[in-house]
Amino acid sequence: MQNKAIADMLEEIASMIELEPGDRHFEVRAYRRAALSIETLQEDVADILRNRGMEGLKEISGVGEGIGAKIKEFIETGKMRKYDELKKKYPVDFKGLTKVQGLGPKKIIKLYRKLGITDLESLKKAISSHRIMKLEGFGEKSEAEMEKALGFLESSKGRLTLGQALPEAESIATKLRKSKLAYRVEVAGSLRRMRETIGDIDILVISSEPKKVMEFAANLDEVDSVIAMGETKATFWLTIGTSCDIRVVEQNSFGSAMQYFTGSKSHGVKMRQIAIKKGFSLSEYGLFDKKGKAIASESEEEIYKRIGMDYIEPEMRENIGEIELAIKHMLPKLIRYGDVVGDLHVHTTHSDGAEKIEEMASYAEKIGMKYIGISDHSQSEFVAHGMDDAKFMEYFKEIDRLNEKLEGRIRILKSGEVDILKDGSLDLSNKTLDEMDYVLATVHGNRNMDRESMTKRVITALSSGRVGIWAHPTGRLINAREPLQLDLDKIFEVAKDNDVVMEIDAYPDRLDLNDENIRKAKSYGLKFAIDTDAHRASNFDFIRYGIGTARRGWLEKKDVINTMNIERMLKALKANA
DNA sequence: GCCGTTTTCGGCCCGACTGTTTTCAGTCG
Repeated sequence: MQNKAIADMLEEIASMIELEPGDRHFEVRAYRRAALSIETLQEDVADILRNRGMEGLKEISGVGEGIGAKIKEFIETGKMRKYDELKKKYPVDFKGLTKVQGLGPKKIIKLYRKLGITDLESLKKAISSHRIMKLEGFGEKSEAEMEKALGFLESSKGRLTLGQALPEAESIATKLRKSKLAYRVEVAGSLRRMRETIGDIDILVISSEPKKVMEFAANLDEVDSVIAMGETKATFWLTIGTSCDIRVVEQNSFGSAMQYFTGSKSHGVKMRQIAIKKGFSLSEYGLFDKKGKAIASESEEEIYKRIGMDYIEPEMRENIGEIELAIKHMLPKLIRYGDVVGDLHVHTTHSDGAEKIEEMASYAEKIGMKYIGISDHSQSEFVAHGMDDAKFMEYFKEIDRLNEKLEGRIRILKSGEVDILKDGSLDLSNKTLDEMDYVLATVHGNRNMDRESMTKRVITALSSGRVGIWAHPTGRLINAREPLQLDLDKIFEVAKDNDVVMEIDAYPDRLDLNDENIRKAKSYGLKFAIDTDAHRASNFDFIRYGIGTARRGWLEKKDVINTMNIERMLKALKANA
């Protein structure tokens, strides 16, 4: 997929045009807009070009005749002349340097012309020899800020996962609430949209004492240093290695502020454009008419309504078609956070889990689960103490005994996380598989097969008639391991024919299937199970990350089998039921 | 350069914060 590369090039072209003589900032904005569209596009641009040609490209918002031709040129020849020409003139690594907080194209080019700085490496040298503070337009403070920003860049290993950032944000929000300085404190931004990784933490505060709120926040344990601090807006660097924006607004603009600070950027831009067309203007302070009179500002619901559409849930706000559906009153009714009543992927001390079956079951019961499927590893996963057929039989007996003891307060189901071997066969005997209430199957070993062989391997397994759920389908680990090479379209078709349920593994490093693949799978008519893959009782809390991801995938309650009671759920899991 | 229930020409989202060129440009979200 070349989308990211193309988006990066368009973004760099924008930066370079900004440096050209004359006021071309609308042209710059056009390139930026196109870059943003392509970066967040769900479909491969090359596929669009192949299937629908130039017309297809022009359907991408922000892409017209000119940018479309440049994208086509790049896909067909691997080159973009406009980019190369500009790059000759401005031989600077904008992509790297703009990552330094406070550096934009104008400053970057000044640093290049005066000091020959072309990349992060040469910037670092200039800073350490104190050449920047002597430049006109820069000063001691700018140089110090740049040094700090460079340090942040090196210490942050890219984006944090949702599972790392959300608890941190909640901890800060809780402390702010307890401070009694605020009427209301809410987490906004990409965390509220439940994106799988986040670039920073956004917290919105309603208070009549903004100054005190900022001072209080600056002294929290989580805060490493202050990047910027004004009356209503501050940015802190946190010890976990990301920044945190805190904004203080008044009660009467809470809704518009939440709408604004939740994003996504591209969703917000589209909303503002629609507002303008209707003769309004929308900002974080409210929706206003031409005379500047406030139409709506206290609640998000009111703002969406007054602009002429249904309320859009935060997880859907990515400008990938949700606004159009909201106008037509055709939004899906998303699954809710309390809708899951069972967990079908749970580990115990029988393989690599930390707690016994009984302990996991009793915790699950406590948090309101009606059933859990115990799914310890099969023999090939010897590092995870996977079990052979004989051991599985023992463990089934234990489950029978426990179910009797629990007297139906919670039902424990028999399953196993069974390896899909290299040839597509399953890692246990049919006799053992038949004893299970359902089979959870997945690829673990031999991950480096090519796309065709890996696809065949999975299809062989899923068409065996024995697989109930395909667990963490792509096998990716966020920030750590690439997904398996798979032709998901082909596999989803086979899965549909065989009634195989797709898993959404809620383990925060996995979130697999991801939002985009969930939408694709749903288009094939597939059903889903949202599971925690819990290895200890506290991991059951991960379920919200899975539900958030499902909501990002536009799933409704009826798409997810473990929202159903046990009889209906097992029926939906036809294999082995 | 893009785009059209005001337009095929003439508009294009907008407010906060910072450092420094002391009145605002550059950057950010």
